[in-house]
Amino acid sequence: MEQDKETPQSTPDVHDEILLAALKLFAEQGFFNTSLTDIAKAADLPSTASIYQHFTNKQAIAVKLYDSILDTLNVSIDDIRRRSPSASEQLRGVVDLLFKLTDDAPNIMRFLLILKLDEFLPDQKALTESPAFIKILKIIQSGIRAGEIRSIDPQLANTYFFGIINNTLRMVLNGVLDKKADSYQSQTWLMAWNVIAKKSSSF
Amino acid sequence: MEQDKETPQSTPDVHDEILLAALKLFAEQGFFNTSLTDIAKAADLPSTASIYQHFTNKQAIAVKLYDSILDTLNVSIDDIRRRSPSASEQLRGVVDLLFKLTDDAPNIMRFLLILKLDEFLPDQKALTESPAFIKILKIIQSGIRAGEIRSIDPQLANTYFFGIINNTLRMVLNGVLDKKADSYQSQTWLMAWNVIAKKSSSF
DNA sequence: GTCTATACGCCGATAGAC
DNA sequence: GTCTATCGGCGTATAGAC
Repeated sequence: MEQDKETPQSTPDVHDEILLAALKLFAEQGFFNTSLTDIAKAADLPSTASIYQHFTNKQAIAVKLYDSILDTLNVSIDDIRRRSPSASEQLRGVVDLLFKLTDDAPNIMRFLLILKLDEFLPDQKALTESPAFIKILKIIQSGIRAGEIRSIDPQLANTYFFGIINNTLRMVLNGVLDKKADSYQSQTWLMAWNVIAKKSSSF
Repeated sequence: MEQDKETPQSTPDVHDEILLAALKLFAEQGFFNTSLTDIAKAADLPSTASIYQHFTNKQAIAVKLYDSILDTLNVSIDDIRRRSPSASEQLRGVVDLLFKLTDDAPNIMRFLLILKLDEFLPDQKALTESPAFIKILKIIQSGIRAGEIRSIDPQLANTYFFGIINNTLRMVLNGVLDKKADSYQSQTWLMAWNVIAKKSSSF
């Protein structure tokens, strides 16, 4: 935490190389199938010892990844909420973001949607308790109050809506759906939104 | 395979005790957090050596679990297809089954829905390639041909429908939805069906 | 065929040379 | 502060007594 903050881009930042390599390997093979040796190799380090200059242990790498991803997500969601007035537009913004991430940074989405996080991060708060996810629930609640979304348990609306969205992205990530996420976006958004919208936007 | 088949209930079947203990532990803690020592303890065996009289290694336990579960599922689905004529009734039967399993055998559903199977069963065929899941896709295809289900990519209809169903069950299994699966069933069925049905069954 | 006792490898983690 | 070389432990798997 007290390392030099004044050379942000001069060093290619070994710290970040490790995180990037770990993200890739965790996403592709899982946490337990990835050894520190694998990470060191992928990050072009001579040995595992170098890793310990940046992280206290293997778990700490995963924790840092988890926190960074949730942080970024949280910031993006703040942004979306600021930009758009209605719940439908805000949800639409979130969906936009998730589909973009699936095409542009699939390993981040694999980390979020496919990995069983509590298996290797037992002390971390669950996804559903993170600020980002709480804010999404709040969007849904405000949509219900505003009459945009039907009056059902917000948690259930959330489950239905992201059941469709996330499952679609999962199928893209594992190749069962074989086109880019982008090509399914508009149709999937419509389906998911109509499930929770008060008046079906028809089609 | 050539062990005595004539005493099916006289022995409490150590084989099955091991499978049951392993299912529970895998579902609760994950495959990699479960040691053979854990399984031996949970199955009331004196040590890990006893396990090797029934399974060649730890993976083989998981493979056997996977196969049994998919086999049972496959048989149940054959049954459902035989009983009901229409795609909607058949899908309804499948949903019935999944909700019942979630309440009555949550560890089986955790195994199917929550565990990242390919992380510890890399040589097994994916869920989506199993007979049971292929049959579900066939139900959807026949529903499209019969005009019950809208004309979209069957794989996509499948993704949407079970996105809602499975995510609801996941939320029940992890406690985010705090009632029994049963209490969400009729509403969830309606939501999922309306997403793929040709004419909205209204409400 | 049942269990004790143990071997062995892998991997996370560190000591210590430079 | 960087890397080589190594430790220690856990967990899978087995040898061999009974």
